[in-house]
Amino acid sequence: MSDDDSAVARERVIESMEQSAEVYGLSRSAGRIYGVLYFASDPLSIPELVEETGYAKSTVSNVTRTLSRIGLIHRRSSEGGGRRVRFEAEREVWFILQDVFQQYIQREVQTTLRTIRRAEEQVLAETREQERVRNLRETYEDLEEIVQLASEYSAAELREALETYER
Amino acid sequence: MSDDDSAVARERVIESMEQSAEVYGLSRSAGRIYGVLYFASDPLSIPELVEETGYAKSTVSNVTRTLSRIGLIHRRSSEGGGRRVRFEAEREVWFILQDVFQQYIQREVQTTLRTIRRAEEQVLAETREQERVRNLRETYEDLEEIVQLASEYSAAELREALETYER
DNA sequence: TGGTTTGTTCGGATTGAGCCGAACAAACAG
DNA sequence: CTGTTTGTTCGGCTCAATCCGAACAAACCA
Repeated sequence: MSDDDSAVARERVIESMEQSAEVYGLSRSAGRIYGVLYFASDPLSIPELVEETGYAKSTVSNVTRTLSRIGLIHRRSSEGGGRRVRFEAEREVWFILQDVFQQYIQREVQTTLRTIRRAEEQVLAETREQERVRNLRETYEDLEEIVQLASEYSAAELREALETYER
Repeated sequence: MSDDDSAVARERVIESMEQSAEVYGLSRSAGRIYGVLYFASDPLSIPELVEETGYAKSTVSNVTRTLSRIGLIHRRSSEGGGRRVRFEAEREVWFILQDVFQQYIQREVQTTLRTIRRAEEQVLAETREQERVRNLRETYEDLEEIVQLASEYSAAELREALETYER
């Protein structure tokens, strides 16, 4: 429970975020930068992030841009309208996961579904191919609906919906 | 609705699978090989897949191994116990997605949760850090439960569970 | 048996992602 | 105005993934 232990523990969590970042298709640096911001008491500027993470200024600049774009961190135009930019982590992790769901999964499912539907019209009727495409479509229609609904619920709601469901 | 249209439509769907493969962390070749097998009338051997996909024999060999390992395709030891191996696609797409869920997401969530819990014990009590870690843990506990339950349901069940839920 | 087909394994070429440092632009301080 | 701090952009380096071809091993065929 010392200060040191605390720092080590924090470091472990940040490493874990580096790991998770890869799963979400982000770089390890993105995971670390998010992690540092997640635990920071105040929003940090780019030089401060350079100091904390050891990454080059250019890397921090690029990564913060991507993270801002996808909503994992927020740009805080500093007080006084100065040039200095500060970044703050979005700490509602569920929001982030919802975003990933919407921007990533949902988009992927929808474009796939469009392709499948178009293909289903063009494929020869009464063939095995038609049946295969139809099966694909049906699963993806379920999937689209699931992803749509899941992205609207909070984590607690989603959990309850699944826990209380009686088959 | 000509034979040609049908072939084009099929090609489009396969291209879409190439795309999806990347999202699941697989190579484009894996997506194409799965796609070809998905539409094939019978299980295909490696030389046949080479013919259909244009990939080198070695590539097909390696990719089929990975796809078999993660359950997207199945090795059919050919009739007569000969050397010739044939592959068949797992066409229950939902099974595949469940597998991804279990092997990928669930595993990721669980290891992260372990790290977070350990960190929560080591972090200094009554600090901002502790609160942050606790929030993280609570979200991930919901997430673990959600993923666990979701992986047990069929697509239709999952859809119904969400559709019928009243907040 | 010798030749052919099938499948795996290896080294190497190519490509893209991630990160860095340097150059630049913009704001600020004195 | 001059020097400093901050942030972005650019080219280049490194490394890992992907894929290929060649060599090899194993089964089959005539």
